[in-house]
Amino acid sequence: MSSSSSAKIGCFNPDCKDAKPERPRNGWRLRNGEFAELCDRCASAFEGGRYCETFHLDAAGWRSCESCGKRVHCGCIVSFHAVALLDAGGVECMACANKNFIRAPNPMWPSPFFLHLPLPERLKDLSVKNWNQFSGSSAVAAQWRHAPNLWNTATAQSELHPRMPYEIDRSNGIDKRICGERPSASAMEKTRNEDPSEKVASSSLKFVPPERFANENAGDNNPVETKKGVIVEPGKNTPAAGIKYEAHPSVNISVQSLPKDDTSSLHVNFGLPSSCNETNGPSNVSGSQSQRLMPPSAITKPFMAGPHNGVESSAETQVRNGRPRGDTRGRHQLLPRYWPRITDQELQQISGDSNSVITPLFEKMLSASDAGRIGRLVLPKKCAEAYFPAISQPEGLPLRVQDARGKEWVFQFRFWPNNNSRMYVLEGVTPCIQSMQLQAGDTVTFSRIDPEGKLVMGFRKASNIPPSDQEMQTPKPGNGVPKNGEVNSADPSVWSKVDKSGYIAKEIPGAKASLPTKRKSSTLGSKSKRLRIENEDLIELKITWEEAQELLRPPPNHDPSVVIIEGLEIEEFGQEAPIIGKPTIFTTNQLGVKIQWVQCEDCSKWRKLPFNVLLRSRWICSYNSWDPKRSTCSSPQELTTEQLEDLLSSKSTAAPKKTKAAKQVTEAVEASEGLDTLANLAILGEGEALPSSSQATTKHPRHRPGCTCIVCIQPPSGKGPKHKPTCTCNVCLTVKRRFRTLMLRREKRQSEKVAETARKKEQLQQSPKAEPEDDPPLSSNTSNSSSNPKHPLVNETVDDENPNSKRPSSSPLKGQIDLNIQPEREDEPSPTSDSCNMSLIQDATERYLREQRLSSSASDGDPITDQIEAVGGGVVEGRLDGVPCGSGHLDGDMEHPVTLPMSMSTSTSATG
DNA sequence: TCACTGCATGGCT
DNA sequence: AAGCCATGCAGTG
Repeated sequence: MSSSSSAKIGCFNPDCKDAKPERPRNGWRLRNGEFAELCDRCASAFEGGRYCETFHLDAAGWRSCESCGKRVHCGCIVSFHAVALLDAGGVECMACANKNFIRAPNPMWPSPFFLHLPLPERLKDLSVKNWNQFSGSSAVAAQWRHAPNLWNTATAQSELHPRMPYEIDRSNGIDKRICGERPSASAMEKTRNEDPSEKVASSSLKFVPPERFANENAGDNNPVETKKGVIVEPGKNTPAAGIKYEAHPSVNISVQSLPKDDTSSLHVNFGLPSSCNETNGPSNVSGSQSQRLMPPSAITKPFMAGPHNGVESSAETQVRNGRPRGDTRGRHQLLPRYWPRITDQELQQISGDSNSVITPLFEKMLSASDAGRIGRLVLPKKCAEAYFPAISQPEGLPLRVQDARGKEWVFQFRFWPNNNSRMYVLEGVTPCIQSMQLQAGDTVTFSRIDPEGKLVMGFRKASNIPPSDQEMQTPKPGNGVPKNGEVNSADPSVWSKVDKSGYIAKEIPGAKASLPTKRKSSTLGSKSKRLRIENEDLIELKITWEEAQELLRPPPNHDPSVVIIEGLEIEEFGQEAPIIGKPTIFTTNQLGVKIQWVQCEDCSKWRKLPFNVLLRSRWICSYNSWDPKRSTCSSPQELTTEQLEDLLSSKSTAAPKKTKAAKQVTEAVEASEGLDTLANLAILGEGEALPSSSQATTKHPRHRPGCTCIVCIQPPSGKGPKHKPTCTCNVCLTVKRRFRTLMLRREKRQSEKVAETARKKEQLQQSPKAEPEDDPPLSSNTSNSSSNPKHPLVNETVDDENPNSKRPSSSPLKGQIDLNIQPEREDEPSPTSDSCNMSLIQDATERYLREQRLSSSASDGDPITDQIEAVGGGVVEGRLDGVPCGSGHLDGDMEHPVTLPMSMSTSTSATG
């Protein structure tokens, strides 16, 4: 693949009079992808970064490095890679550019998976052969394979790719790129002339820990030959000694497959910190990580080729587009989550042997199953096929893996047939997992140490994992589990942490974690893993949601549909989600004017506001533009103490009623179930097409059974068949049955309370037992209301569980269990109940309404009193100006809109 | 009853 | 929409 310029007889350098050298050395890369062949003298000058100084001194384009002032020749193909263009203008020599880069706090490893090179089938054998060389110490006899499907076609590699700090060896005409390092022409040449098999073995990309860059002296031109014979141009960024960090060794395999005449497109990038990674989404690997965590000065550096004393051999860097071609990102690409994010420190930990060459292969965050007692670690298919021995039998092979401490483990690497595919697993990992004290959410990394070819299994603890989470997702992790980001015991201070985004932020050795440890959301969030919530968490979430219900309010100008399920009136917001605002207390005076009471957060005084105003989450008196006299905190409160107590008591009863209702659902079904579960049961039993909320809805396709959100708990709006009043499907029957149960339970409780109240209230002569079947509490409440606003029944009647309480609703059905929202297919439009209980309910309701009217007519007009009186009847959902208020009623009631003369409810005002 | 194994399922990418 | 893969589960010892 090497070539020389056929147009020139002698040294490519036009200023050189030497004849064509016998053994020409490669210089800079030409635009056709080939390399300028130089004589020894010119090559030395080139490699020493003195070419332009020697031959182009009088040419135009010299500029000074913004950092060190060193003169660099810009616009010259020879020194093209020796210059970094600064975003803010100006240039920097690559030495300075790399120094800035080195200062990046996150010397993550670049992912080898940015190397998208093809591997024609014809080369697989070769590659396997060479991989066998790599895996000489492997416990398995199976052939190691490269990752042919990891590398996309080189032809697809954009010629416009800029050279980034992480670029790969490009033997055989492929640019060799070390982190921030440019390969020497000699290296390339030497590699190119090697035996093909050696090319594979020598294709290692030596990663240079960025820290090393800074400590290296520029000007060292002596190529360093690695163990594998790959000559890495030392430059100032070349590691003087120590670990060679190797990219995916199949790079060269792929390279070899490239057509000779395609050298111009063979430039492959190891990482494209900016654009390339951008294309790969937020969870990209080192490039983006490094850049993400870089100081701005470093971020803005156009890290192109590594410096070779400020001299670069090819000129394509900055003219390339960092974005890989679209076809380079085919289905064979590994998911970013498997890209190794191992740090150099980690690699050092793994290596131990300073002469080892570490090849980060992949990593995987442990799932609950992986970390579980079953001892099976599911391997990403592509990773398994790429980096583990090929297995043809499901039984697989034993695989010897060494952990970071040097302990060797033997896992069974096998697969299961699965959907015409394979599912690769490592069996027997439990001891190792436990030894590493790993849990779900932690990450295991697989690397390979060369030349031994050992598989090394490292790990990285997820940071700041709450114990509950850890314990939840894994079996007993054992005592002494390092948590909160602690990692390998070898040197915890240098191990990395996973931030919230799943990225790794490496701590500075010896320094305390500068980045706040965060919950391992990566386990659940960024990876979109299945949500794993303990029952307790679920319950807590449910409660939280219930509490949040208090804050829900219909969106402005959107009337919710109301559906009653299980005695709960549930508002459905078809188009817009409910909004959250400041809780207020809604009341209605005797004139039917709805008002709401809101408490100032500064003075705690309650102010009366129009019913329909939407309040911001924080409200103070100064916002009271509706009542200027009470727009300051110094203004007296409109309510008397007693009235305020009544108001608050009403609120306190109204608020818990929702929670109570929700809790009732919880109790009645299961802690982890909701009404959707009920519907599920019905569906399972009858197979009747129902608006099952358990089914994924278009609105919330990911909600699961048990989800009690406002959406899931109700049937999809406007979708699915409607339930008839006489519907006998399992859902309806179950709901009715449960409703009856609830009714009986409530009646019993109410009767007990009413009886107790009656004994205390002599003026209330009405026996609570007189009409136990007809909702005596309501009757007594009604008669009590005027004389005793604080009657305990207030609380009870507000209780949503009271089916007879007056509940305004937009639902057209009355006295029925309405599973629909404004049913459109009422084959039997009769509003009458199809059950005796329904009749009772309706009778009681009618009687209660009559009583309420009487009671309200007798009201003195005191809004508070009115409210209290009306509380027993439930909540009026009033509206002004078309703005729905009083939302979030979860009160159970089979009655539907009845505008009571006065009522009170708690609701919220939307955030203004 | 428990652990293990192999497969199936279905959520998710 | 295909494929991956996390997980469940039945079968087996």
